[in-house]
Amino acid sequence: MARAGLTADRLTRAAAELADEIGFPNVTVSALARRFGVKPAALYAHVKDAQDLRVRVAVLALAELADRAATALAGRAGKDALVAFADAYRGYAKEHPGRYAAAQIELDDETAHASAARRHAEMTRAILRGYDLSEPAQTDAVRMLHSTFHGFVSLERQGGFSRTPRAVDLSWARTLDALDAVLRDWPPDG
Amino acid sequence: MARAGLTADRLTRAAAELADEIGFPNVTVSALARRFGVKPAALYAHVKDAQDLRVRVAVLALAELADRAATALAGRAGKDALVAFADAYRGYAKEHPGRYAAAQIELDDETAHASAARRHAEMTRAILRGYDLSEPAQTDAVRMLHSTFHGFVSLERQGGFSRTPRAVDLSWARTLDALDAVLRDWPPDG
DNA sequence: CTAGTTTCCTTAATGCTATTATGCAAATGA
DNA sequence: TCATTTGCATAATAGCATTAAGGAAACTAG
Repeated sequence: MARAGLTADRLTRAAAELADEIGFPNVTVSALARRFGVKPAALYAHVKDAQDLRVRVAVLALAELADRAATALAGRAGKDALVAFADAYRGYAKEHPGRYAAAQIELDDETAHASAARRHAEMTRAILRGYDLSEPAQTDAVRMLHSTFHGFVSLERQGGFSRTPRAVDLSWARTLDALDAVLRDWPPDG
Repeated sequence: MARAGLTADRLTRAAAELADEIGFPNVTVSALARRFGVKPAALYAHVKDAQDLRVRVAVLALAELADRAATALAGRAGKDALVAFADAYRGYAKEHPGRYAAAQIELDDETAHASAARRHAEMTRAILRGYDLSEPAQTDAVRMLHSTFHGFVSLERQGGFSRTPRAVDLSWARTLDALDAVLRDWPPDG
């Protein structure tokens, strides 16, 4: 048999593409093997098991998302930075729904530490530099921002907003306006 | 063989308990059958298939969540209502993580219409009556509220906040303060 | 209280998935 | 060119979802 030239990286990238096409939960060892024209057992020489494969896709997605966010953030501050970061986040989730879903799985501390998760936290804090918040308000604001972005994108992706005709893009813009306003006037319990 | 007395309702309730114990994705037809001491095939007389079972758990969870939110909301207005609703939402997710996860699956329009999803939308709008918002701002605000609640609860549940020592309860309180502030002064792009 | 009917669960079978052990063939390198 | 390493296939085990067919329990009628 001619060899398929499998590597962990190629499998991971193909799994990520597959996730965007058929959904992250449907990415199975068998489906990935079919895509390469090999038997499922062949994959086990390159990845430990199905969970290892999922984690690799998650780490890839986190890195890609961090890259995109970093580019969007470059040279911006204040509300510009907030909107650019948020749009990068939402844009990635829309273009790569399977990868985005992968990025949500729980990583053990070791993997998370080695992943781009830290870059995400640093970038979110970088946004807040334009708003002059000190701890612990900064941590609270980071959590709120992350919650709002993730919640909005998740609900949009699973059709949670589709029962109302109002354009989702407009609600997104108003939501970012709201976040900007509340960050400018933090603490918010006036 | 003595009969197990299976019904769709008993299966659904048991599946919900199982979801809270072992996680929603681990609720399988086989695991549920084991819990009742019957063979997996026995369940198919009461539920159509595994997906039907998942949807039933989702509908149950949505109804329970709506009940809890309605109770919390009774007799409150303004920020009191906002906080009570949000705490009910977060409390349910913490007490019933498996049910909460179930409530996030996509329902087809027919099922969603018959479910408590509408009650949720009505209650969120009821909260906003204390803030004097008219359309389309109201829809934008509903979407932002839902996004923030869901995002925060999801991230908290999967450990997304655990790498910072700041107590999550405090960040939650500040986030609700922020939402209250921005609702009082909507539109937020001043 | 017994016979017929319905209901519920079991058995049996198929097909998909994950995973491991074993073997062969291709690539590598001395 | 021969030996070694590496990569994929084959084969086997096991779990899950699902359907078809059979038997026993519960219900119903006379």
